[in-house]
Amino acid sequence: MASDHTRSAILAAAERLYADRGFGDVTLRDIVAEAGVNLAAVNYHFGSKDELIAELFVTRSIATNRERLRELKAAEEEGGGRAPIEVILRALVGPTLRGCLGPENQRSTAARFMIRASIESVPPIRRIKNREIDHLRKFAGAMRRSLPDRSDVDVYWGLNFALAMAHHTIRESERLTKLSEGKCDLDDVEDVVARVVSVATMALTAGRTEQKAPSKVAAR
Amino acid sequence: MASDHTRSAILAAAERLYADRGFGDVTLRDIVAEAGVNLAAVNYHFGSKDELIAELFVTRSIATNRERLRELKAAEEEGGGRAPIEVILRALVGPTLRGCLGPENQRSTAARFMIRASIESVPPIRRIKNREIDHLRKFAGAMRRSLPDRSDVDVYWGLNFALAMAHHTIRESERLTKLSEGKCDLDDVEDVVARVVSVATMALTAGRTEQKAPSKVAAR
DNA sequence: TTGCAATTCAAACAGTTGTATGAAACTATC
DNA sequence: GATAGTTTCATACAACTGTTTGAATTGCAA
Repeated sequence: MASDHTRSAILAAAERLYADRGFGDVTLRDIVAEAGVNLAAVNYHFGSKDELIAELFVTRSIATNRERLRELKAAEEEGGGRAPIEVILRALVGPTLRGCLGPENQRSTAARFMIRASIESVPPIRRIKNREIDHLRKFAGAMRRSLPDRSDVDVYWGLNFALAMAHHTIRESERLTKLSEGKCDLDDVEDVVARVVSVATMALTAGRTEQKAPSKVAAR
Repeated sequence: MASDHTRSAILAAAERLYADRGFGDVTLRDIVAEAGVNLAAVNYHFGSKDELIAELFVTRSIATNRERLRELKAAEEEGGGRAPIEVILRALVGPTLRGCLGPENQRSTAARFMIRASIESVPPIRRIKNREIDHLRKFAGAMRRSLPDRSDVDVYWGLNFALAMAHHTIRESERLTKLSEGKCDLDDVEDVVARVVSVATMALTAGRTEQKAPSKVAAR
């Protein structure tokens, strides 16, 4: 195993190049040139180009998911198995938004790579994203426990819309900045999180009795 | 010009193949084989592969945009230059959702092509989407007129969230169906439109005076 | 029919791609 | 310091890509 020098040089170079130029026009030769290693090193250490991309994405992605679950678990434990919907939603979209937006993150290689991965959708990344459903089910479960009066359908739609706002804002952050002529401050991540959580909460609680003090305990 | 037979055969074959297999692994040779024409015909009639893709996307895209503007204009004229925010939002997301979702559209080639174009993002399509900002500005303007009390920033965020919910639902419709075990009915397009419009409206009107009966008529 | 332009065609081009190979260099163990 | 295992390297491979070429064919007007 030795020093891992070549291996991590490839990972770093690949992440930087993909972040800068996208998956479409970065070749293995570009990567090994940037990393200062031999062409065959990629296949030796990773097996194939797709597995290299997959490893890059998986690394960042499990970090985000772990943080999401950590926040979710903390919230549910504090509330005795039932967390306020705002906190659940914040655990869902917060880590993702914080990982991609913000003044310092915006320029970090990892952040720009994840934005790329969210815009362009190459096969190895798509395969990984498809496995994310089980992860989302945990949030759907927590949301159901938080809003027992709400129908499953409404909960799923709320989850869908929350993810929609978070991911779309990341993906189209440049366009929103241009459209609003800089008036929408995407560097203020916590403001963005608050907006998404606020709207998603309204989507999930509108037209029902106030969750904080449920008056209808009839059918549960 | 003659019969356009070859030209339209290429367009139809390309749209079908891209819809089925995505942009990533469909070559010009696949397209001309499906269309039953010669390989050189693509470059003869379209100039390049990218221009073929661009023409496919532009055709469907201007149809949607025209319908959006038609609905917007009709709404504003009826309201004497100021339309209810719900109607504006419906004009914004309705045509897009109707074009991609629904039981019959879902399987139409055109619909599946547009879903593909929304998932994978190839350069020629991205270039066209970037020109869409001027189009969105018209909706931002209408929304500002509809909600004069609302700050520009809030309006832009509302517009952003409305598009987010519509596009994400289209893009991830399969995942939502799987996650909800079929409970979320994406074939009922009008229900989806209503949900998106409803949430976006809440996002734009929450914490303010009711729009239907504005009490502050100070300016104007 | 003749002539001319538009279209189609087979074939080749020029370049790029990810991957495989086998020898060379290195590293650590005994 | 010889040896076995790991890692690096230059190079070749094989296949695929969009595009071009120039000749053949077609269709229409004179």
